[in-house]
Amino acid sequence: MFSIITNIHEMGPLLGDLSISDIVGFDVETSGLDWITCKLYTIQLYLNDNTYVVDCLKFGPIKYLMELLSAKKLVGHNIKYDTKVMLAKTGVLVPDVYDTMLAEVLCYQGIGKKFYSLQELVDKYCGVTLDKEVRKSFYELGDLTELTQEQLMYAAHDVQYLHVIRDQQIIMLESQKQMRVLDLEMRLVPVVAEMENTGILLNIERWRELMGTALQEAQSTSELLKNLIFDRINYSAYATMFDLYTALSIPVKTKRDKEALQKLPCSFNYVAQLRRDLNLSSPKQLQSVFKVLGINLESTGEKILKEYQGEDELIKYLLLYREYNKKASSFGESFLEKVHQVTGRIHSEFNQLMADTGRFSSSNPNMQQIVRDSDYRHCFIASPGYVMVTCDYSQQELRLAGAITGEEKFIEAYLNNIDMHTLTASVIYDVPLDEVTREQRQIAKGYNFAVLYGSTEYGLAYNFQMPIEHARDLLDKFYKGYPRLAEFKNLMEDGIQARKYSSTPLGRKRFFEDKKFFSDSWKMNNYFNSMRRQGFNHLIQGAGADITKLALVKIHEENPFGDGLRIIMPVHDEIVCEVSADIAEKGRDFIVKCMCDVFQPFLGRIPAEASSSIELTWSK
DNA sequence: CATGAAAGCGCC
DNA sequence: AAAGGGCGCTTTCATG
Repeated sequence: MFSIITNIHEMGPLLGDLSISDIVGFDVETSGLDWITCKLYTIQLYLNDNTYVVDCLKFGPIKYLMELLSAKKLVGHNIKYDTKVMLAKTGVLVPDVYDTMLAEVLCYQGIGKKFYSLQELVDKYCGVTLDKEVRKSFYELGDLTELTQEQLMYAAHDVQYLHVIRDQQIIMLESQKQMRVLDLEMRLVPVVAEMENTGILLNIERWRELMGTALQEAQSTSELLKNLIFDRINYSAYATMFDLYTALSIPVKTKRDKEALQKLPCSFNYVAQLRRDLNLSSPKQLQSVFKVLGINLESTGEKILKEYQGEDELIKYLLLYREYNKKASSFGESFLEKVHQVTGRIHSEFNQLMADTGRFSSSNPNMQQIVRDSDYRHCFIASPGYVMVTCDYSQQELRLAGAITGEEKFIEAYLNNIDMHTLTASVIYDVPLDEVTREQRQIAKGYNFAVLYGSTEYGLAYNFQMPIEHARDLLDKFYKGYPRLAEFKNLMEDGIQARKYSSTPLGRKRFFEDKKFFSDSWKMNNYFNSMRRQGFNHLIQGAGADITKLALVKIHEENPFGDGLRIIMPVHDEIVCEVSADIAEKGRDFIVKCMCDVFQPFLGRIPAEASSSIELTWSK
């Protein structure tokens, strides 16, 4: 049965169905994708085999309806969006949802797509082809004041298949032993919805200042660089200016320009135009510049440039230019455009399952890659009356590595407050703890991470600029010094290679393509080695993601402070919240306790630890 | 002119 | 042959 609801008196049948149904298919149609400014057209519900379309242009008590629905499990496709719309329009955050889009990603994490459309899933699970043409009419015709019968009928289609899709997905996820992960991800949806809706406040004036400085520094460094370059070119080595343009890989766009340049003899006198045309952001041109100056670079990446730093002072300024230019472009005007016109806040997107490891990704803007420079981070400020509470796990992944592998030396170190990087240094350099030098500790820190990432001796030699024999020797000592870790890592990787998936302690899976045929043996080796690296890394990184997500859910669900505590964002092993200033310490203690409480069960004897700060701004 | 890949680099 | 895991953003460059 299909019915349209335009006023409260038409709700009778719906109320009847609600009294006997716990699970409701749910979808909304709006005028656009911005959940804050969009107009809500319809709410579609599917329950007890009946479809209801609420015409929100006519129906008044939407908040009342949402309160009724808050007692149910709402099933939707990308339901984070619908959740945000309802939160923004009614203030009601539906607490219990199931998202068919996210669940599908979980089923095929690593080998599947990042997004599945509803059409795809309806086709796959129900064998039905959905027509999506009418949907466009909702947001392509501008501001609608009345909905046509066709539009209302269309809106009804989407919600009818959600139950079936969910049932099938649950069968799959049960067989994969991912039910705890499914539960976690679904409980996380309202948390993320609320977080995105909350957004974060930016100190725009200060940001503008930093922007200006970066722009200026980029400009002056660019001039300096060009001086250095064009003072040193041997102009007599080229017949015409065109030859020099070619040598520098500077594109000459038009035929006219080309002919003009070919007529000009090569000379410093004509350098003005050349200066303007040289693009320091072009790797291709830069590489040619160095070649002309007598330095052959494999690439112009930072790693290579640092290798050649001693050979030319140009490189020092180029690296500086890159730094300033990065700040000016990525953290300049474009960032300010992300400030929402209506709320005045930045509402980044946080995607729960974009990363194959289960980590969050962030975009529009990416809050997880803001420069770790206090000047910039201090631009993100707490709302009036609030303080910013920044909490991060101390060595989340290293602790997990110790606990998961059961490496006794890790455990002892954490129990006795011994710095892990110093310990590793003492292990690989075979010196007592109190004789470890700063350099040794620095290298050891790299080794600790390198092992989690599955680095080879080649990679280590390359990254630390040391002979391969040395790198191999240190790696040998690492594994000899941490025998349990070495043994367990190998064992886990064998299992991953055999099963073609890896699993975190919570049960989160990352699947790998099951290739059986290879054209040659190095391709086969590459495939297996890569799978072992990614798989072991998933085990650790994914476990870290599980824990941060568990903490977010716990903070949200057990929050005793109401609007006095708002989650702002996760940054992998860090959680940033706004807390009402009068309960700052209590709020901080609560957050830290939640974080440690969810971490400890995964750590055995290793203690969970999180550090925190209370400031008016984001800090680190 | 549009689109997508690659380079480079920011973060954990 | 490549040479440490996971991302997103900006710019350049090649292709259609």
